[in-house]
Amino acid sequence: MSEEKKPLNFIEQIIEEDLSNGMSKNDLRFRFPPEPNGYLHIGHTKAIGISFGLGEKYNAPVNLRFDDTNPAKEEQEYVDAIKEDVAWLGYKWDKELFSSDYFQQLYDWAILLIKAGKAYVDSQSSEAMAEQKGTPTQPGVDGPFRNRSVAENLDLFERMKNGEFEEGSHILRAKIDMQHPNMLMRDPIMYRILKRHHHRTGNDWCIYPMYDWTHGESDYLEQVSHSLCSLEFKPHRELYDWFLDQVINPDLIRPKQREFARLNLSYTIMSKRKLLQLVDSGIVNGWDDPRMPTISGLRRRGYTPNALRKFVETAGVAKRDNVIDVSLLEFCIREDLNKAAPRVMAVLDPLKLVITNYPEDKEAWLEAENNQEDASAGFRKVPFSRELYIEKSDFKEEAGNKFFRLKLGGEVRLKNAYIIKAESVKKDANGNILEIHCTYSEDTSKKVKGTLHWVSIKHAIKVEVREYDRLFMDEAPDSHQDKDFMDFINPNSLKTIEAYVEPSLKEAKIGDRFQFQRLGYFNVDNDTTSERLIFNKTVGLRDSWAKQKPAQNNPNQKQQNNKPQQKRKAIDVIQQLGKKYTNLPEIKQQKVKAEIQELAKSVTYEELEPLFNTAAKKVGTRIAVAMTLGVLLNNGLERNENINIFIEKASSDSNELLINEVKY
RNA sequence: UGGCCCAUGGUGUAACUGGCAACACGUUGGUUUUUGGUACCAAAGAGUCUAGGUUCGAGCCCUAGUGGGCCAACCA
Repeated sequence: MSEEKKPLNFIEQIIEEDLSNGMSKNDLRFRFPPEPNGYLHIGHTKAIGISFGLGEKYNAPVNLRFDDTNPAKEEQEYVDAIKEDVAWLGYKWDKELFSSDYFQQLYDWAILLIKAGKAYVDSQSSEAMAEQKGTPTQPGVDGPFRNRSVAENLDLFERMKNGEFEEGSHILRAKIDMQHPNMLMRDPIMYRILKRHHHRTGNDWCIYPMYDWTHGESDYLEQVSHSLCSLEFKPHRELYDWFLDQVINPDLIRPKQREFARLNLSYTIMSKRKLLQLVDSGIVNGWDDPRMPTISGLRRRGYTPNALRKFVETAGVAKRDNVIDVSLLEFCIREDLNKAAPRVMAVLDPLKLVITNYPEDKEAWLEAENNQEDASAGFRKVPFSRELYIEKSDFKEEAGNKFFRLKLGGEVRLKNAYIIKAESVKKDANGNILEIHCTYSEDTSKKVKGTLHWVSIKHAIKVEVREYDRLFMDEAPDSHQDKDFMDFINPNSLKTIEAYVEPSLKEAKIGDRFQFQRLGYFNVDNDTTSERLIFNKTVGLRDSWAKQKPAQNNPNQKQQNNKPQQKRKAIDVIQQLGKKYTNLPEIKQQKVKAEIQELAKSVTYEELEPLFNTAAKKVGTRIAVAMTLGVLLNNGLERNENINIFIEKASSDSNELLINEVKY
C-alpha cells in the first residue's frame, strides 16, 4: 500500500527544503488573496489549488484574504461570489480576512518610514513623475520633492489622510533609488488619495495603500510562510522584500514570495478585465454564462468541483508559459461524470419512426439500466409505443457498411428495447424524409452492429437544450499584437434547440446532471421553471465516428492548425534533423536527406559557415552541414578556404555517411 | 541602451545527489460492449533551442548565443 510518491513540484521542493533547514511544520501558513473586482476563473482555480492544496498536504492553515485596497473597482458582490466559488471547489479557509483590516497598521508603519527618511510626499502630476521614472532601459532622475524634511512630510501626509487635498495632488512614495534597474524600485508609490466609498471601511479613509505596500505587510501580519503568486509578480519580489525589511521583527516568520506560471486555456481568455468586457458588451449573459471560463460559468455548465480540481492538478505547476488544451479539461469532466451521471434517452434532432407491426394503442414500460458504471444506480422504466423519435443523423436511406446506424433494409437495436428493420420511408414533395416505417422483432438476442437511442413520441417531454461551442475561434485570442481578442468571437457559440426527453426527467432538479446516451453530458439549467425544463450541454461524449466524417456538422472540431508558432529558421531545423541522422534506418535517412536539401535552399552561406567548426564527434550535424553545403555549391556558391578545409576534414573522417556526402 | 524569468513529443508536466527521457491528454490500430461511450491492449510521436566546454558519461553543471515572456497604472 505504499502510496506511489509523486514527484514534487518546484514549490513543494522549496517548502521541503525550508522544512529540512529547520522550519517547523507548524509555521507553515498560506493564503489565497483575490481582489474582489470580478469573478474567479479557471486560472484562479490553479492558484487556489496550489495554496489550498499545500494546506491540505501539510495540514496547514490557509487564509482567504481579499486584497481590497482599491475602492474604485471593488464590490461586495464580488466578495460573495468569490467565497461561494472557493467553497464550492471544496476548500475550507482558516480565516476570512481583508487587507482593509490592516489600513491603520499600514498607516502607522508608513509614518515610521517617513520618520526614518524612507518615504516622502511627492506633489507633482502623475505625468511629471512618469517622466522622471525613466524607462526600462533608461535610469530615472530624482524629483524636486524627494528631499523634503521629515517634518514637512509628516505634516503633508497627515493632511492627506484628513482629506485636506484633492485626489491626485499628493502621494506618498518610498525613497529607494530612482536609478534602480528594477523599475518598481524607483521610489514606488505607497499611498494615493482616493475619495471613494470603500465596501468595508466606508468613508473612514481617503488615502488608500497600493498593492506593493499592502501585500507583503499583510502576509507578514498574518504570518504567512509562503506567499505564492503568478509569475508577473516576480519583479515585485525585490520590493516586497524591501518593504518587509522596514518593519520585520526577526523573531517572527518572514514570508517568502514565490512565483509560478499562470494557467492558460486554449480558445479562451483569462483576464478579468476582458471577461468583464464580454459581460458588459452583452456577448455573454453574465459572469456565470456557461460559455465563460469562470468558475461560476463552468459550474452552471455542469462541471464538477472534482473535475476542476483534477484538471489543475494534472496541468501541473512550473515556471514555463503554457497554453493547456481544452481537451484535457473535457477529459476531466467526462471522466468524473461517466462514473456518476445517470443515463437517460433524449432526442435532439427528431425524426419520426413508425413501427408498423406494433399495435396502435399499445404501450409498454421497459426496464432500463441507470448506469452500467455504477451497480447501485438501479433501473427505471421507459415507455415504448408505436411512434418514436430517433435522431435524424441515425438514419440514411443508403449507406456503406461502416455506417452502423439505420438504413433501408437494415437492422438496428433500439436501446433498452427491440430490434427493428427499416422497410420504407415516407417523403414530402421535396423529397424530405417525414417518417421511417419499420417492423420490430421481440427477439433481442440477435447481434446487430448499431444501437440507437429513442423516445416515445406520445410520452416524451419537450424541453429546451442549450448547446455551446467555444467562445473564440482562435486558439489564443488575446495573444495577437495586431488584433483585438474581440475579433475572434465565435458568433455561433450558443445554439438553442427544442428536444424530446424521456418522461423520467420530469422530476429533474436544477443542477442535476445526466448522460443523454450517445450524445453527451447535460445538466438542468438555472433558468428552468416548472413549465419548462432547460438543459445545458456540458460536454459531448468522445465520438470517434464523428471524427471520421468530414467536417460537415461538426463546428466543434478543431478549426484549423495554423498555430501562431513562429517558423523556425531553416538552418536550425537542418541541425536538428542532422543530429539524429545517423540513428535512422536507411529509408528514413533518404527522406530526411531530401528534407534537408529542400530546406537548404533557404539557407545562406553566412548561416552555414559557423557550423563548419562543429565538433568532430557530432557526425550527424556535420553530415547535415555537408548536405546543405552541397546544395549551396550546386547553386553557384564558390569554394573558399573554409569550405575546402571542411571538405578535406570530412573526407578523411571515419564515418562513411559523411565521406559520401562530401563527394560533391 | 537595462533588469529579471523561461526553453524536454502536438499539449501539459516528470526525470531524487549527472547514468539508456517517463506520465497524462491528444492521435492511430485492436479487443470487449444493448452508448461508434466506458474499460482493456498496442502503436506512432521528443533525444531535451543552438554552439562550445567540464566529464568515462550531460536534459540536468559552466560559457556564449538564439528564441519567448514580464517590468515604464495614483491597478492588483
